[in-house]
Amino acid sequence: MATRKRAPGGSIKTNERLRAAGLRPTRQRRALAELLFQHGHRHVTAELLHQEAKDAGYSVSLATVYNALHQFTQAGLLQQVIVEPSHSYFDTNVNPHQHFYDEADRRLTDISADISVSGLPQPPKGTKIERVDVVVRIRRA
Amino acid sequence: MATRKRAPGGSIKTNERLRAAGLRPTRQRRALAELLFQHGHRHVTAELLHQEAKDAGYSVSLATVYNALHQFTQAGLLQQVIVEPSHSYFDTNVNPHQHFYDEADRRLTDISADISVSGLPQPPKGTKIERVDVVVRIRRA
DNA sequence: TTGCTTTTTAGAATCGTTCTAAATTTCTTG
DNA sequence: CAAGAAATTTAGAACGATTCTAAAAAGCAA
Repeated sequence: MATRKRAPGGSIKTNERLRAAGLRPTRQRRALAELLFQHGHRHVTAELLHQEAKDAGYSVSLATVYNALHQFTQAGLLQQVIVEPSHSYFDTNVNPHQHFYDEADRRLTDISADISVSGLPQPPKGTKIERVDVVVRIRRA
Repeated sequence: MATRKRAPGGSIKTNERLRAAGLRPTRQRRALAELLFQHGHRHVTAELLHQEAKDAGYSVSLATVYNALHQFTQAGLLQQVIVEPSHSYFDTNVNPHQHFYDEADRRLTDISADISVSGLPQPPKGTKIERVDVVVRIRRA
């Protein structure tokens, strides 16, 4: 066979995307990237992504899922969203935006509206603002 | 001895405050309340408060510190602030306000300025907004 | 291919937090 | 003040998410 076999679901675009981010396109990174970026914006936990990979027939260890999520985040492909002290969400939408969070069913949703935060004071001397996180906590009415 | 001995540092005000919150003023709750509320607004973790109690000569188990922090929170004496996936902060300032958070030294500071968030959309059908959390992440410039 | 480097992996370890069941304390009521 | 009931505290085990380890596997350049 002359051509290299491509992992199921693997696309050239995914490979390039990984390369562009400075990450070797390994089989498991490709699989995870496909799951993450193929279907619009998503919010995942490590556990969830790991399960999805399994269900899709990819074999990826949980440790690798954690590694990949952090590498993707550092590469700017993902953003971490902090809404619970107990575990982490990763968001494929890396543009500045805000979230609704429902504590009851642990669901995170992007807010599409244009929120503006005004009246921000100067940050403490010697520091600069890195990011402004806005989480709108909601509950069943 | 006719009068009941009061725990060191224990004040009548603390007793009443606990009673008003529907909590029995036990020795350990009194000790923790004194540490928390005696010196202006504070941000503590369970671990930190536990250590402080030890240092102050009170003997309070870590489990009790956790219990008390949650009870105080439910009673409206404290507010939980979520800025890290790894652990929880509790804030003695229960008025609506926002925070600076420095990830490098894990320091949380109240923002005293009057921040306003505008452009909030309707929450998803069947839900209502419970709280809007604003965390301004800062780092050494 | 060969060799060198990066990545993956299973499983152990860690960390903050919660749980458990027994001992202690508090708060009645007599 | 004593006795009993209920709430609280406690040490230590258990837990769940995450990180670490060190050995095996895969990727890549020549």
